[in-house]
Amino acid sequence: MERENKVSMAVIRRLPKYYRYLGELLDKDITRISSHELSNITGFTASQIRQDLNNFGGFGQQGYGYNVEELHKQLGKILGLEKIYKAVLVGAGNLGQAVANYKGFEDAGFKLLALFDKNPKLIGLKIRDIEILDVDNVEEFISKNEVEIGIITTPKEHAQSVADKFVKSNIKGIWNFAPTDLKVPEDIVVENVHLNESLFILSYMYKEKNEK
Amino acid sequence: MERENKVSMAVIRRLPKYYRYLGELLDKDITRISSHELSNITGFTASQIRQDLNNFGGFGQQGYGYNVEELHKQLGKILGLEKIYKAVLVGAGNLGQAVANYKGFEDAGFKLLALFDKNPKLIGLKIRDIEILDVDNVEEFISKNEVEIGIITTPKEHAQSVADKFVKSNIKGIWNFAPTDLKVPEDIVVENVHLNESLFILSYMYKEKNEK
DNA sequence: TAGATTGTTAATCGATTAACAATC
DNA sequence: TAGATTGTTAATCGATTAACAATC
Repeated sequence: MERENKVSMAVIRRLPKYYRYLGELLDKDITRISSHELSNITGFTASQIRQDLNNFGGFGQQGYGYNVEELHKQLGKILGLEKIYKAVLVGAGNLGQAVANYKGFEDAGFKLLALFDKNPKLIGLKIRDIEILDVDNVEEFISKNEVEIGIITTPKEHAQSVADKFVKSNIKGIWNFAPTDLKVPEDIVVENVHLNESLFILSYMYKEKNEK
Repeated sequence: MERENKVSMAVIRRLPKYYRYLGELLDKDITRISSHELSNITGFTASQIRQDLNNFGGFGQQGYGYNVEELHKQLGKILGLEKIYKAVLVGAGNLGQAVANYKGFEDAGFKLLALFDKNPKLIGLKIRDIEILDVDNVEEFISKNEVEIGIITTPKEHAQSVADKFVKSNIKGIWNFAPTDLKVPEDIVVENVHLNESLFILSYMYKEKNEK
């Protein structure tokens, strides 16, 4: 019930970039940074950076700037990176296996418990010690293990039915790689990775720059 | 030199979605559609759809709506999907192989000519009949074959140096999967697929919905 | 203290939505 | 013709940028 005034999605989508650059500064043992310096690094304006950060609190200090370590930590908290999310993946083909091998899961606090597929040739195999199970058992597995996040790397024909299973078994967040817009209840969050759209946009931009 | 007034990126990023839904309508043998019906399907407002399309010309007809086949074709043209782009990929690990297997290349008119890696265990293997070659030869290959698009699926440490090689050998578009912002001359277009940022955003949204 | 830089309000810019005349 | 729906202008909304007082 304690709704705060909502932060716009435009701001949210910049946070991971701030977090990433601050991590890099941290690695270089840089301890403080001004919004102006951050502007040079990230390409966002200093004004925008200050506005963005102030949606979440005053992390800086007048005359000094921002403490890199502190700001990095705070952004990690805001992004929810300290919490461990239990996840499963459905669709253990090429893309699914690549995603399962993805090293970035740890950084975001995601723990992949199992993969699922319907192909008998895949069932029983392991990717990084994570077993591929029969998709018929996915709902049971999710409920039993209190899985919170579902990843969809199936062909688009099966994506919606997988999403439906996720919703039924009480998953609250979906990372969707299938080139379709899932229909889910509004309390479920969906983050799409639409490779086809990304490629179309590259095609457009290429043409725009080179054929005018 | 014939610069038109530039269409905003916000519009461009909606085009692939229009294109996709129109393709689905086409499959269902639906021949005409109004901006209002398209609004129901896509979730964008009818007004926005008409505004978006009118950046590129008047494809509709008063009192009738839009011809699905015609609009689909026009959007394909706008997105540059009819042109064949020659592409290479550097970084033939898990992600690289998954991307090489990606079926969406054909739809966007991309032809993947070769993969490159520095790992001797990978060099010589084939993915979908496409050979993995030694990355030392990538510049020569690009020049010789007049490759236009480069795909980066290396770890982030190597991404910039691969991009530099691409630029040197005259590639004009880069599809970048490495979690870093590439520095390239401004006539080169870069489209990023930043999985880490996507995952962070999912984490944020999940937390926002479930821990308030 | 003087200089630097934030936090925040105000101004501007751009994108979305509404409205409606044109017209099929 | 009457009804429907576009193309387009005008109004609104939201996001970005500028400015500056507060303050470390």
